[in-house]
Amino acid sequence: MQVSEISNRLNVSPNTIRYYSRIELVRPSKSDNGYKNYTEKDFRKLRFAIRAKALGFSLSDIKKLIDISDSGQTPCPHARQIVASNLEILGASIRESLNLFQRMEKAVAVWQDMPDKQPDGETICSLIEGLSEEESHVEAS
Amino acid sequence: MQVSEISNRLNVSPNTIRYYSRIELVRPSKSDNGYKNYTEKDFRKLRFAIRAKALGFSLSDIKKLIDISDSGQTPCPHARQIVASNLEILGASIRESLNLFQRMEKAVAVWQDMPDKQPDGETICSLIEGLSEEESHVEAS
DNA sequence: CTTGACCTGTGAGTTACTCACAGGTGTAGA
DNA sequence: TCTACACCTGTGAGTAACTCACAGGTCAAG
Repeated sequence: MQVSEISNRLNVSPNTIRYYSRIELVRPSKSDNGYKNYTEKDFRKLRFAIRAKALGFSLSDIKKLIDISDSGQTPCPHARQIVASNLEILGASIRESLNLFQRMEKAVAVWQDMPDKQPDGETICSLIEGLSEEESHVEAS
Repeated sequence: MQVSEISNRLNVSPNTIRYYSRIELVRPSKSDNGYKNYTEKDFRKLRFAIRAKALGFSLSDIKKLIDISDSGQTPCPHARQIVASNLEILGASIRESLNLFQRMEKAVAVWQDMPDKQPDGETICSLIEGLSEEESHVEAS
């Protein structure tokens, strides 16, 4: 198989498959014209990669999982750890994003009745800098 | 002022200030030894950048805002547009993240009672690939 | 044998920094 | 005056996971 057949079967872009090959998630052999030649085993690894990605695994984690499996061991305990750890990280990042979302919503609301002031040499955008004025003594996160 | 004084006043790392100078958010002059020399005006721009970043503006948006202001116009209408557009994008990304979070939570729960199977040449990690089996006919987003 | 659609690999670009590093500065002591 | 030494500096490169541009190869129709 070559790139496009794999990408069709997995419903991802050919460039994604090329990229996964570039980082050596799989190491297809090359035919005479230099095109990559994927085996069924390569296909299974790539399918695994796409599925793991849908669970939030990074490509470097996925690579490690494949390496463990290639060495004959079970990668499952490692997979459990990664998901558990990623759950915490993702949770924190969602909370941060929600905070940002609220700040942005509040800005839109507050700005509703504010004029678009011309720059005066002191201020670049009065809307943005007006927001920070009262809370400029708050700690940064 | 040089880098460290700015970074102290703004409570960010010196490397951040160096980076913002590198992308020419500000263009400090250089003293004889090659060190960057920031004016009070540069400081105001950098403070603005940090505040705008806290509202979700990208550095390229911030650069545009500064450019508009430098040309004597008010960047406020543009700022309103960007926040409104970013609100939608961020909302979508939060929804996606929440979906992922739920998939991950479900995986942890389902895996609770599953064994760590050894690789058998067909499967790399039975936990991960077991999840996709029943839903492999669902469209990808 | 030529046209043209389509496919290929590779280099470079993306965001917002962080890190490593070689070298410069400035101050305290000898 | 010289020398340590802590600290500061700019710059090059690295990060994640692709995407895009591009020059060239392949294959079927005519």
